[in-house]
Amino acid sequence: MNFSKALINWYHTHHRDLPWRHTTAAYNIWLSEIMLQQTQVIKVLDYYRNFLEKYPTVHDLSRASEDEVLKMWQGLGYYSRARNLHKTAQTVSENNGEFPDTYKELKKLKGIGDYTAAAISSFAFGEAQAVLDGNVYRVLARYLGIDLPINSTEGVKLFKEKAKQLLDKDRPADHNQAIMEFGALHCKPKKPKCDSCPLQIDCVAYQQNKVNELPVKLKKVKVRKRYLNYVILQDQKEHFLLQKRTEKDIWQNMFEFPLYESQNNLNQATTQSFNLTLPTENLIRLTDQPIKHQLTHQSLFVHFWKLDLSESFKTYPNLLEDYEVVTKEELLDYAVPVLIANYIQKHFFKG
DNA sequence: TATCCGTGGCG
DNA sequence: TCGCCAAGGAT
Repeated sequence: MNFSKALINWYHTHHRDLPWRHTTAAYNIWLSEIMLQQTQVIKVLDYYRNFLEKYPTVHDLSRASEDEVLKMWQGLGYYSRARNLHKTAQTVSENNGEFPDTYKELKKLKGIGDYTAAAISSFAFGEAQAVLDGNVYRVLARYLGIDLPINSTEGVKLFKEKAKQLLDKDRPADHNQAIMEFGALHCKPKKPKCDSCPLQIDCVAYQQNKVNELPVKLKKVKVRKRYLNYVILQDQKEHFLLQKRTEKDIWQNMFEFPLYESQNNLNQATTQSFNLTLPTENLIRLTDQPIKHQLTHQSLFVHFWKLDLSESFKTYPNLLEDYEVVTKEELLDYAVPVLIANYIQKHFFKG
């Protein structure tokens, strides 16, 4: 039995029942694929349901504000996906709500690259395009015994060729679903189920006892350390300040408390050192040890501070230009990084 | 093209 | 504790 037939047979018996597998609507497929990028299936389920409930059509999504979409996306990570999702919804909405129906045209949309264009074009429109994601790299590397790094230029080129060659052009959607599901559930990164593998006889890695050495991936992630100080400012009317991160940096367009970034861990500080033109006394550090928050390329060490003012923020008009003034309850309406959402819960709502 | 962009689970 | 990985894309 050939590669694709074996995978599709396996898929018929073992596949998970996932909501986006019950539709061929391009909007639903697109939404699920954007969410699934670099994210585990289990994490996506709730977000997918919530988005479809709130935005049943691409027009609904296009009419939402970016702030609201980011709030809906909060916790899912890689927030550029949400910004691009919103942008593309507007593009498609202007095109009578119709997604392009070819790989080539789909790729022109924001947030849709090689993988997602292949996924949508095959799942929604039946185009014979082979997907190439982390699962496919792993399955092909093992099955074909390819030890070229999957994240090298040469490797990508070779894997693209192999994926295209092995694609069942009569059943591209089934083939693509099958090979990805097989990688996710059977040919897993760790402890793959080689003993019960339908591809065992032809699998080069298995026959040469190299399963645990493939795929090869070059690793060169250098992690930068950053030290963040968030100041929770409260005025006499129990209002708080938030600011929007507009720079091209982590968490772009999301909200946070007034931030002072330092070169190392701060044990004490003044409002002046935080560039706040406010009374300098009563600045209290809330966190004993810095909270460590790990990103792919950054290690964040975060302290939270607090300063209670005896006046209203209106006493300091210059503040009002740079910040949003919100109540405790309104803090929950803003899209914030998980780190801050967690601290808001802990500090304001659970003690 | 190498680097950057989140978060959480797992061994 | 820590590195790896998860349905990648933009720049």
